[in-house]
Amino acid sequence: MSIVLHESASSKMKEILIKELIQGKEYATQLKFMFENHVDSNGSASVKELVCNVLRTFSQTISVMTSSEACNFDEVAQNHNSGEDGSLVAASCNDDVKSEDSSESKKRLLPTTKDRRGSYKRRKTDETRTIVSKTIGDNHSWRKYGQKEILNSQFPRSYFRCTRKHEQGCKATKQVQLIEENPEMYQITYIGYHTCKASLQTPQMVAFSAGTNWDSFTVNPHSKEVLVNYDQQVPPISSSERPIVKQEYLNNDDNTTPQRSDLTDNLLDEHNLWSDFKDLELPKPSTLSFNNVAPSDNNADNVYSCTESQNLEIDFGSFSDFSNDLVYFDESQLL
DNA sequence: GAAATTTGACCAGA
DNA sequence: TCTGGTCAAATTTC
Repeated sequence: MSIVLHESASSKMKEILIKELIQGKEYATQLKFMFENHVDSNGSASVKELVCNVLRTFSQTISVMTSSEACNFDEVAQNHNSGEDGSLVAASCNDDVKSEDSSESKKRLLPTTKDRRGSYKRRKTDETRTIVSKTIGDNHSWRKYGQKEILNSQFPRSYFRCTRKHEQGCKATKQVQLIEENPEMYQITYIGYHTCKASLQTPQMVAFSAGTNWDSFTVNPHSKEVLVNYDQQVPPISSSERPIVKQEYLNNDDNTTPQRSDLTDNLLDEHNLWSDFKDLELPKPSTLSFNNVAPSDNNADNVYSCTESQNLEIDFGSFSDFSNDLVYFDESQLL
């Protein structure tokens, strides 16, 4: 894995990163001391706080380093300067996927009269992550429930919910919209996490890390946006396919073959698993890793990172070895 | 006929 | 007041 800072990265930026790492080390040292001496947290930072600080420090530093393309170092530097606690970017230490309001279930109890239509609460606190992809397919089955013209946007936005929303109460939704600047790409925003049973299956994890060709994969730690660029093996979506999804992608429940036989789509599904990766509720931390299989010939753009890196790293453990190009994904821990 | 999609209506939040 | 997210009746597809 190559992690290369942009050439224009200022020495100030490096200094900030170093400070951040040093701070993380200090937090870890405090933790070690507390564990070794069985120190209670009264009067000082709690264990949880320290753990959060450590995780935040490392994940933010890693995020910045791995997003050399998407990240504006000057902006980061400014954020750092203006940050109250001196951290790179204010990161949530809440273990929250804040519980979604119960408006949906409430609505179900209400009489289904016309006046109740549109009665809902906006999702303000749900975890969201945005990817940019050439396809909208992923490993979940979605049902479209709406489409809207968006102000100042050339393309409408489509709304999807998990098909298991009603049978299993799954709250996952996603929004899909073509990008104006690049109408071959979809911006897909996932909101909430799959709680349905099928989402716990991870049959294609290995393929994700071992066989896919990636051109670049960057993450902007501020916008939580992941940019996925596929290599030339994936043909662009024809314009006739663009206007919104008209079929529901069936999940490969019961280990059956995915309904879509198109190899391209299958490849893309592997890519998009990434976005749903962290939907999985893992029983224990796992070693997360990625394989840069694309020939990294001339540049340092082959950078892999995570959606919401600060959370993902918490969920999946840490990278075992950043010095190697190959890092292995221990799938067994997920099953 | 069942399931999926479309589309206008409705409402909460900014 | 406007915009965006959701609902649900109508329509389309299988």
